Amino acid sequence: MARNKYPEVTIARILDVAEQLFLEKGYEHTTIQDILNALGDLSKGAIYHHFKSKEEIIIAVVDRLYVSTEESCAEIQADKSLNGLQKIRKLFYVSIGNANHQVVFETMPNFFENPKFLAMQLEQTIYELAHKIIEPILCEGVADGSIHTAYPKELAETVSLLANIWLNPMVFHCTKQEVYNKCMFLKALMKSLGVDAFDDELTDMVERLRGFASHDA
Amino acid sequence: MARNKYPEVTIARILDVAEQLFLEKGYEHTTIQDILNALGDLSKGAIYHHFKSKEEIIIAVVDRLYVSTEESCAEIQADKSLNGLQKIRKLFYVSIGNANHQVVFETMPNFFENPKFLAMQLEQTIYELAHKIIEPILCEGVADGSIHTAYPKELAETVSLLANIWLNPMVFHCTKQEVYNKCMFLKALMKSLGVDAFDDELTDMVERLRGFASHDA
DNA sequence: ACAATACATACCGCTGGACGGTATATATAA
DNA sequence: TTATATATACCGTCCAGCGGTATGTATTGT
Repeated sequence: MARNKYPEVTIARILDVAEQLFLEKGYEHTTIQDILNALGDLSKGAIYHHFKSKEEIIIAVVDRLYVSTEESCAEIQADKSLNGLQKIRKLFYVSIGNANHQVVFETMPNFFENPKFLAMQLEQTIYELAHKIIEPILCEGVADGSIHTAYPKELAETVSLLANIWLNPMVFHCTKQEVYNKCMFLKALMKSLGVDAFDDELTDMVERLRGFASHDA
Repeated sequence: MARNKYPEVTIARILDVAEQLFLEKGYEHTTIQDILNALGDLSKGAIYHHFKSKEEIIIAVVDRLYVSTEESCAEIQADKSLNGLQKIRKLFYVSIGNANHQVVFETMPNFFENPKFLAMQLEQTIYELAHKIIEPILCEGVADGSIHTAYPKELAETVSLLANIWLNPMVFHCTKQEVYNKCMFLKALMKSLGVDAFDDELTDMVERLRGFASHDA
């Protein structure tokens, strides 16, 4: 094989394979050769034609992983029929829903053995999610009266950190019961900080994930 | 030079040099050769006699970094003259105090370029600090009536995460004003979650770090 | 036609780590 | 005390494998 008419396909294949290997073995313990072997029919030159470095590959992988999330976030943010609080609710709804039928999360034994991924996730959480998505929504909620806080920035960072890292089973493994407890704690925390995000619908969903149906205290 | 009578000295030298280099250039970008050069008079074999791998060096470095912290934590935990809430206060006092005359923190440009360190810090925060130190203290506080929460475990993890990672200038660079805002937010958060940790003394200290003196709302 | 692209191949400097050897310290016994 | 045995603290060297590069070649678009 020499030249391909559709290089995007090749790029996508490289990213697919790299993603799987990075998640399986960790970024540090995955070699370029591993990627080549898994691809089967490509050469080193091919990879280094499309990516300047190994680091650039993981950046592309992570970017791709977050594209769908960012899109749905942007969609919610732009929805003019919702006030600030309702947007936060919807974000939680999507987020908690996703978290539990995560496909990847079975393949990865421990995120702490993949420090690069963890660091990038943490960075994204604060500088992309918190500052660019959550904080504006919180400010909107303060303006429209649906949310009450004197610290929108700090609250945005805290909520993002808790929801995206602490509650993330890929980072901190936990049982259904533990996830449930975390959610209930988060519900109380949010409410006491002026964001009544967990309405009945969202609470019901959390209960259902736990395996129960009703919503008692 | 052949055999040294006091190998602890050699080990300490290796860890000193490694710590500085890891913090300066990051774990991944520090080579064994860098460590050897900085030491000047040791060989690769010497290092691999004391440590099985490069990874084992950083583990030892981090362990050593946390020894003093753990000791002071254990001391506070064992102090029978304090109730649960008072112990939490004291921990905050020490923690926030330390955070600001951190020597290392100037040398390190960005913790995100040192993913290994970051991951280890995060792991320590949850599994050592939160579970082994904070949670027992919170439970103690609940028992003696000085703290009110239905979720000691989740609260412990959250507080530890916020204080040790989010508030840590080595992880998230911020101005004095931003640190101040974070502290004030944390004060409100803790209080609304049943832990009135920031008394006047602690609040004063935070104000002082900001460069102010009085304690107004 | 020919320039640009998409690869393949061969190679490089360096890395973490393995290994065999040696000098010194320490415990034991004579 | 001294002799012996063994454990420890290092040194010097070597190597497979790593990320990355330079260059060659086939295919495509214009």
